[in-house]
Amino acid sequence: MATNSNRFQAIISHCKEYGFIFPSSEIYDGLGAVYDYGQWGSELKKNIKDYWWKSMVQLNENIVGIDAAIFMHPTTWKASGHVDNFSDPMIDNKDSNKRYRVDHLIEAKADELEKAGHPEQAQILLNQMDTLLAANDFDGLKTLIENNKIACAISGTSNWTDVRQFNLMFATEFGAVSSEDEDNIVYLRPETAQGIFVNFLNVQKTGRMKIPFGIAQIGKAFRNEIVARQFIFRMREFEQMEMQFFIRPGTQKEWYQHWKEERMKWHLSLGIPADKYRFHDHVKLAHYADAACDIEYDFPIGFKEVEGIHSRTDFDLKAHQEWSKKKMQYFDNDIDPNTNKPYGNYIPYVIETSIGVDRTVMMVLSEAYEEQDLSTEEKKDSRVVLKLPTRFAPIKLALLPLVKKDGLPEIARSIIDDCKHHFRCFYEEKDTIGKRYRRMDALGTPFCITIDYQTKEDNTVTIRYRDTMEQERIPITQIKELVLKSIG
RNA sequence: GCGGGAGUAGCUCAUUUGGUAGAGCGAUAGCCUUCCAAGCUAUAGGUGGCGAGUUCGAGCCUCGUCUCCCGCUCCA
Repeated sequence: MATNSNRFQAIISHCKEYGFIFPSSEIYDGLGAVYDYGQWGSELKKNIKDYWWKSMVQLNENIVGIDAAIFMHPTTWKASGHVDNFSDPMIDNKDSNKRYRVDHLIEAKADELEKAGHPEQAQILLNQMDTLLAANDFDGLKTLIENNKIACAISGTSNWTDVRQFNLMFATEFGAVSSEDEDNIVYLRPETAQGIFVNFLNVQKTGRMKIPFGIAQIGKAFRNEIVARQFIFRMREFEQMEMQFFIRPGTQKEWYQHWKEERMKWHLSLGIPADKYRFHDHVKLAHYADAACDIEYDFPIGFKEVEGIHSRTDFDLKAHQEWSKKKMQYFDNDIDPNTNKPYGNYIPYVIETSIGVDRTVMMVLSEAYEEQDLSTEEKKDSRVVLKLPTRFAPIKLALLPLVKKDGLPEIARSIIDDCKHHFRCFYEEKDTIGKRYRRMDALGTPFCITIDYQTKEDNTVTIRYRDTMEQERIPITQIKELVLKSIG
């Protein structure tokens, strides 16, 4: 068995080799941290999204789905905090390679000065910093750092790079006319959540939704990551499946716990063993959260976050209420047992579950990928098999006539005609039967049907199972049901 | 972004101290008709990641650049 690092490499190669995932614009040398899903990867990804949508939206009466636009009014991102929190000037120390926020670095120096008994100097420094920050004078900030001999805590040197601004949001111009006017700037959304918050009133009112209820969404988000790597784990363009669950203030602890458990159940329903998962509770919380945790999966590159569960309080709705001047209130008619009166108006609290689609694809692939040594004393043999759950497999059923004549292909085609409205089938008559089985293993096809001469006599075929490689003879009439049952 | 490693056919790799690029597998077409990859024949595929430089001559030496992988950080 390959080492973990090799295993990760092998999975990446396999994805490219078998039409799952390609680097974007590869003929032009690719585009950093952007990937395209190929013919089988897109099927796999779609199956995963469908399963999530079904378990979150279809099976929960009090959760509805929306599909918000990627472009949003620029003020959205001021309200959400993304403009302020994602655009701090940064500077790197060339010796330690540590990156600092410029304001943190200078504030630390000011603290130092104050403790050393020079509060006036500290105040002058901070004032200078504020002036320069307000003017976006990056050269001036660097000069300020150098003049005050601010050193890196790790290397102890003052060997700094230029000050640079990293805004994680992609900006583009809105409307056909190019202009310097900032009003024309829109961002590609850095998260899908805000599309739900700005539609809270629309959905709640038109859907006559009663708290507690959820709004779910699957969609693309974009972050101009400085460090974007590890295959599809951290991409600049990625897809999220998220649900915002609106609740009565004060109940967030129970609901947070509820969704932690529900989401873990979902993960276990994928057939992935519990010891491949763990919760990681956040100690340092984001600006919007009062509790947060990740569900981490044991990837070949180690335990990494797949899904985040956040108790977002009323941060987002309140912020939108302030910026938009629209009341983000809900009137709760339920009776509060303490007062015997309705709970009345309030801004709901929110529990968010947000899972990365691409990370889930990578998780499912990591779990499914297996290299097997099938060697016997007579000959060496091996196979690569993707043990995907049937519901995720891009192809559910392969039809393989043993020979491509004597009417066997026609029988295979007629079986496909019967099944193709229900699930994806694949026809193959080229090469020996063993070779065809192995190709299907590599794509994760759970069932292969072989049509032979006996089929013409008694309408039975050989079904061969991907995981066990076992074969048995079944009537043609049972094929469709067998596959549908496995999809579940 | 910084440090380390890598880049030759779709894949895995060769090419003696610089002398005009080769194999296996795979692919395609045909033959064979075989129930777990390797039976036969033919065909197609590379301006050696890209761009400069040194040289009579560069896959090989030098520089730059791009991409990927590993480590640091953050997140879905």
